[in-house]
Amino acid sequence: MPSELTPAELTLLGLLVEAPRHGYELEEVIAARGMREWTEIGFSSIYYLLGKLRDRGLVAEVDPPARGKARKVFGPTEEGRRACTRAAEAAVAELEPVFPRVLVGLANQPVIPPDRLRAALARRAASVAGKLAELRAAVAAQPHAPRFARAIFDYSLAQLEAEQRWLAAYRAELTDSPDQEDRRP
Amino acid sequence: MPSELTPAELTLLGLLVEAPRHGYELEEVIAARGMREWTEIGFSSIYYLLGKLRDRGLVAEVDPPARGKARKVFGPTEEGRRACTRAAEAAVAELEPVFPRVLVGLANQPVIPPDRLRAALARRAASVAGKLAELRAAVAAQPHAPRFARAIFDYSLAQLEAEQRWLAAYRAELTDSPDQEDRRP
DNA sequence: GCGAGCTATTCTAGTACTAGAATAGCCGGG
DNA sequence: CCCGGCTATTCTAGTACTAGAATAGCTCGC
Repeated sequence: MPSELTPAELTLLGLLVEAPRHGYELEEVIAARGMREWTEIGFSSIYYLLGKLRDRGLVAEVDPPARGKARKVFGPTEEGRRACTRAAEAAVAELEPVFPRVLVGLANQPVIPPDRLRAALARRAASVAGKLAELRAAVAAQPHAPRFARAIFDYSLAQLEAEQRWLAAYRAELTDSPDQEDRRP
Repeated sequence: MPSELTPAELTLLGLLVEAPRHGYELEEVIAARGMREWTEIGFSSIYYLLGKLRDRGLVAEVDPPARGKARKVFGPTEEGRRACTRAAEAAVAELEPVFPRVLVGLANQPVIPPDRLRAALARRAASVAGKLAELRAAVAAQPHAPRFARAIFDYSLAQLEAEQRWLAAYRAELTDSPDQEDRRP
């Protein structure tokens, strides 16, 4: 038995532990809570993932009312609940490497003409500022959100603010000594 | 023509723009430079990716010496160079969403018993401290690395430091008022 | 002059999704 | 009563890799 859950599987399983739901409803919850900000679950994946979770015995159809019925409601099994707790704990405890595209771009800086590089960094800075404003507005709009939900926003904010500071410092560095040639080692 | 390059494709293409190389050599360079810290390219993917880049006309075999020869050296085409610059620029300029597993874990905090959650956060804090020490040692070991290479480390350091601060704050919060029940909305 | 153990590439089979089309039940208005 | 437009699920075909085995040249010592 492949005991590890993928992030997508854990997300859905967690939602089903919260309350039994059918596929379409999961889609609505994911959209309504803005979970697309931090998970990658396409609409068509939901049924696929549900099928996998069911095949592994982690969720089961809740009282199948009649055959040919329209909706199938799934709830977690006991094994599913345990797997959810275990996986959530592991997801918090384990620092996994992350591979942001920008690092690949930075590794290829030498092929970008200096003025284009500065322009690209400026565009990124604008995106970061925009995203940050959006996130802060979302936090302000929900002043009584539970602590655990707040933690998700705080984490994202902290990362974005760090990126903003890094960007400011690096852009300043490039502007202060723009001629210094960058060469591959 | 699918003009976008995946991060993996851009990584290899960039290495070939730097100098023509064959597959095995790419593997060695990736390993030697510690690029596995920020890219996900398995050994067996290299030939697969090289094939895709060749089929798209972005790289070409450099003077195929004789048939049946052992190694195939690839270099970028003109089109490949342009694509590399364009893709690197886009990778720097565009802020892409990132989906760290820890956020999925945080979203599922309510299913984790409070003491286990605190322990999990402590384990994460230890991993972060370890990674940070490792990264700082790597920076110190290369005091004359080119600025663009330094930028990659600085970015990673900034993100990790932000995570460390967030963790410290959140752990303190949980310790200060541990009883406050967390409920799903 | 041959075979051990590298170097280097190819092949097969799989994973974890994803996009989008197809299908089918359901429900209210005309 | 039937049809348009939701709700809800399933299916087909793809993408972007990945793991690991198979294969084959290369070369150095004995």
